[in-house]
Amino acid sequence: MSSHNNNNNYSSQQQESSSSLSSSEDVLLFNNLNQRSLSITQQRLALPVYQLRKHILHLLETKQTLVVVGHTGCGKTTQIPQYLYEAGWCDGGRCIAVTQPRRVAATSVAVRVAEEMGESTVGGKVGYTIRFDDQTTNTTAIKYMTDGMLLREMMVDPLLSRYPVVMIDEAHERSLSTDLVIGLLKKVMVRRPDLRVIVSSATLDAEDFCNYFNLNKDSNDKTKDTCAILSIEGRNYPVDLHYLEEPTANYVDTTVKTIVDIHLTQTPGDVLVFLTGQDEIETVRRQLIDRLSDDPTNQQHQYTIVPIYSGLPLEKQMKVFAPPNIHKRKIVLATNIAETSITIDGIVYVVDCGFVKIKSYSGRSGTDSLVVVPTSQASANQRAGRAGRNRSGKCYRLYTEAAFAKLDVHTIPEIQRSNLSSVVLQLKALGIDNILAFDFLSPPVADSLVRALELLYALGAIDDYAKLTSPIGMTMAELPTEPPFSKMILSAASDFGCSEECLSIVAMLTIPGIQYNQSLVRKQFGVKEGDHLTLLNIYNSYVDIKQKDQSGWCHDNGLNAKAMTRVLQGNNNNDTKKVDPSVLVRKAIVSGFFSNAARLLPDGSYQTIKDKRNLWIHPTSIIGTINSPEWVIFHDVIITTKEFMKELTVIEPNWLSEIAPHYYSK
DNA sequence: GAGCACTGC
Repeated sequence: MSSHNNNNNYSSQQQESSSSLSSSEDVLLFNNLNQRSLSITQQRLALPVYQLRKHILHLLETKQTLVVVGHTGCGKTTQIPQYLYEAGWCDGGRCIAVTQPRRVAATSVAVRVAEEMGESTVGGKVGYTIRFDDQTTNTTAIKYMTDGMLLREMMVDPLLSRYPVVMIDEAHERSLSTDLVIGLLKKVMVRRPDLRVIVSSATLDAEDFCNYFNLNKDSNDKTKDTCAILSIEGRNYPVDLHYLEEPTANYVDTTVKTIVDIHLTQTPGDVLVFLTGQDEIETVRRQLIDRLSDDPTNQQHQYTIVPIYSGLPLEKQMKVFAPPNIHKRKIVLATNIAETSITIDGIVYVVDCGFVKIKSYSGRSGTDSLVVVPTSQASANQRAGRAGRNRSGKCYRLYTEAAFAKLDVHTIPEIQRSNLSSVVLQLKALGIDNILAFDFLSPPVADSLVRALELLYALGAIDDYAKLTSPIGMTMAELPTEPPFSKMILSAASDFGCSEECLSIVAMLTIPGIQYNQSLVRKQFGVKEGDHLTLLNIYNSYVDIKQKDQSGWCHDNGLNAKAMTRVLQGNNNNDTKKVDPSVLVRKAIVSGFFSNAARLLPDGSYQTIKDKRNLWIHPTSIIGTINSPEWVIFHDVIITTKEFMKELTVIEPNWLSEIAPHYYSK
């Protein structure tokens, strides 16, 4: 059976451990084709994109923007930059920038392309730049980078003068920073007619991108268009779509039934199931084990269930990459991580529950929360496509065909469902004064822009004329943290002399999954001032432990050792001076988070001071188990069964009028 | 007494 001849996949993925979690279609293509025996040149010539090489180069002579539509594995990410290089676009020490939404993709593609170009290492002719890791030199001609990194470069060099060409890869994902880069590039192109922009996107978006970048608005003469679309055939096999006849009232049950059915009636081939979250995955896993072991035929049908979601430790995530086995069906239960971030080989059957959990921002309350919503058509098609990578496959959509037709065509871009204070701050730092008039590809609702401006004003980052302040606003824009965090760090340094402590707290709040045993951690480290100082207590205790003992110490204290290592990496703070941080640190927190102040009500809930929202203490907070303070500052709100405040710190009410008098009048 | 999709500087 041809679909199972790819046992070499695993070994090649092991060799390139970083690429096994990569979304880079092109890198994975080489693994899939099992063409290691072919020379690199032969491999390059065999790629679908090669047929369009001359066409691409010709279009770039006449058009300023090129939208490239290419499915999984057509070779666009690795090949197009090389064609440009070979055609002389990098002559004279110039460099092509290629952006990726994720770090692993940027690094693994760079490694692959360096190899194709005969380089012994990455960082010469081909390099990459991601946060904390810049592998480029002044001879680098092709540079892969995260789009966030390109944004940072634009703050230093707004016209991107060293790049003749910028390629935005995976633009259809519409991440926050991709959208920002796109909006800024459109402005740059007016000032730099020589700049060429290549946008790689999915079919559904291509027209939108093209209309956006096309500067020929007045003439119907198509030859005057400044943007062209180019489609590259994919390497995907056909996928049979199966819909439900009738809608289901409980898609979790239907998911289980469908998987059992596939397992007992369909030919060998692995199954990939899309669910919305960790809990759902666990539920389905348990029910599946019950159902499948009840079945007397299961002796002939060996199976293994592998969950994957980002919260899972990396070693467990790696289990989905075990090579396909004809005698043992792999059933992968996944969140959206399998739709964009990782690609699993050997999938023949996809089960799509039809829902997704996404971030949603309420402009009115200014908080974001996670909600389960129906997927978009684009997302459903992406999921289905995962069944056709190695051979033809089947996709079971757990909704009716009529329901599919009614789904949104696209997922709402992140910029339209996010808190925009960081975005606005960055645009201000790039000299964009009138944010409301900025030509976004998908403009956010004006309300959330105004809300972001208000917060930045309250934090002192912009002045009465909405101009970036100096030095506060300028410095905040340079810090890679959310504006309230940035302000807290700045005040800690300038007013309260506790920057080490505050940096440690920010680092602890930024790394997810630090505590695996909540109650143990609380017992060991909890302090009455609240969660922020508890986190500081954990951090300081961790630093005091000798390095060789840290791992065991973490385990004994309910902490995730790997997560703690990452805290240290991001926090170059070797100073172990011991000041009593109790009041100073809490005041610094207030200077960033004063808008998140709340007061105790008689029923045990809290009310925010400014907009009178009713909130509850989240049960994971140290506050509430120790006492019920009258005044608190919270870091975050999570909306589940109630609206909960997470990460709380006890404050004195007069600190509010002392630190944020412009925001609170007594 | 609840439970966090996914990224990035």
